[in-house]
Amino acid sequence: MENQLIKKAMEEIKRGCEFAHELLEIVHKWNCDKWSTTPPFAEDLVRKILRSFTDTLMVLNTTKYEAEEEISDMKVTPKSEDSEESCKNLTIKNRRGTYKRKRTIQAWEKDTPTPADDGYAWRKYGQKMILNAKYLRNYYRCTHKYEQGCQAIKQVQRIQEKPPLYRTTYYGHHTCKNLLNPAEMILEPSSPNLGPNSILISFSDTVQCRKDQPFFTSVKREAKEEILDHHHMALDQTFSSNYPQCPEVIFGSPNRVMIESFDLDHEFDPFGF
DNA sequence: ATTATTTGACCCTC
DNA sequence: GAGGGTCAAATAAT
Repeated sequence: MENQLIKKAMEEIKRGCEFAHELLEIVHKWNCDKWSTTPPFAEDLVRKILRSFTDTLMVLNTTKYEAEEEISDMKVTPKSEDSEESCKNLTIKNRRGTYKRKRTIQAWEKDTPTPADDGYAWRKYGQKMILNAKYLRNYYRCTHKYEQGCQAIKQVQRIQEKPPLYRTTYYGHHTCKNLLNPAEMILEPSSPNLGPNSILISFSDTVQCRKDQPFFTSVKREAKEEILDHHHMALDQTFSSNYPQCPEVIFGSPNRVMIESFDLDHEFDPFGF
């Protein structure tokens, strides 16, 4: 029921998003005109509006996903009518070591010769010797977990001595705004909200990513490789000729871009439109 | 003084 | 009960 409302709201915002895109194009053309009387900040303002739309879409999509998850949880473990039992459930939920997230949020791995510096601020909160592993596994959470409620965590584990190789596993994506390295582009771990063929890229507020810039071309290429890797496919000539147009940006803000890959999955519909 | 890391204990899932 | 993820007090670094 609530989901229907969220879906409706998302549809409306998407329409607004389309109008804002049209407006942006018009304002951009005006700005290019040397006799333009358009205030220079108008284009920036439209971009800000677009960003608000996309951010709202992300929030709504997350809410929708969580609502769906709650419903499926209720189906698996029906809540007891007994009030004492419900109380017990609450305390268990607040106790440490609740692993629900781990099972529901998709993981995203990356192997690097050094422990990955991905531009985000991480706080180490534990380490553990893992069975059959040569090296310790290190646990990190986002530094802004408590101030901004950012739920991103990662695990880093050395998997090879020579040459040194570290495997970083990300869980959840960053909702915080603080990047350590403003020039860095982050290919965020795939979120269940985005689907397996999509990738969310975050930049700092000082970086703008525009379709007509070479930087954007490399962003697209890297995103494409990540997605292909996810599907264990090679980035070969055949593939490129079959899918010359993709991946494609389906919506974005200057510093938060979502790229949807080629039609590998016909059912794929990241926002349920 | 404040912030980050270490580390043993705690707790959950299987 | 084993294995793995998280907490939080103690400790180290800034």
